[in-house]
Amino acid sequence: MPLPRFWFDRDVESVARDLVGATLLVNGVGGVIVETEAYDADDPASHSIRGPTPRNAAMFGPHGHAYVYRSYGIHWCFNIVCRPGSAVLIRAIEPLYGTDAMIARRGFADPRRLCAGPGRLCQALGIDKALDHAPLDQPPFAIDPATAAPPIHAGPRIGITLATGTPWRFCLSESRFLSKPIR
DNA sequence: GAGGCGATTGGCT
DNA sequence: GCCAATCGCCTCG
Repeated sequence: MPLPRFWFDRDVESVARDLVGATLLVNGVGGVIVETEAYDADDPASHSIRGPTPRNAAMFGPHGHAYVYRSYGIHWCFNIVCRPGSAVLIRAIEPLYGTDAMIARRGFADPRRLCAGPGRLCQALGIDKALDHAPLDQPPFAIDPATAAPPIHAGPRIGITLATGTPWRFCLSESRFLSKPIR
């Protein structure tokens, strides 16, 4: 059973943790989420800390929708909106479904690097600005919950300069598909 | 209106 | 390990 939108109407740290082990599909292409990060409304590292802008507007919209933004002017990053101003960044998945489509989009076949990183994941799954604000309980999206609580490692978030001590990066402990190894 | 910078990645030293 | 690519937003002036 797909996750209903109200499942995301919880504190963002819990949602980020519970998304590890869930299956994310975009038009049937995807796999198991192995790495997430939580960003909260009053979080100095969050795009939402200074209030709504055209870019981050989706973070202040309804929960259970996508927030897609351009990173470094080049890549796309995919988030799931929770309560207002909070979202979970999906950083890596284990590629399982439609891997031929992922390889075609990425031009690279190494499964370890196919979806390991927020920019790579969006390229492999075909996520871009067109999906900003899109509801996640409807096509092209489908998210199914983890069948059992997997072993999870929490640590500091990656690539940020503020709030670097907050342990809101959640990884599937034994996964070989993380964007960066657990320390 | 100009300048700086970022929740990144890939290529080269 | 270092650095360029490239664009929207923020901070000034």
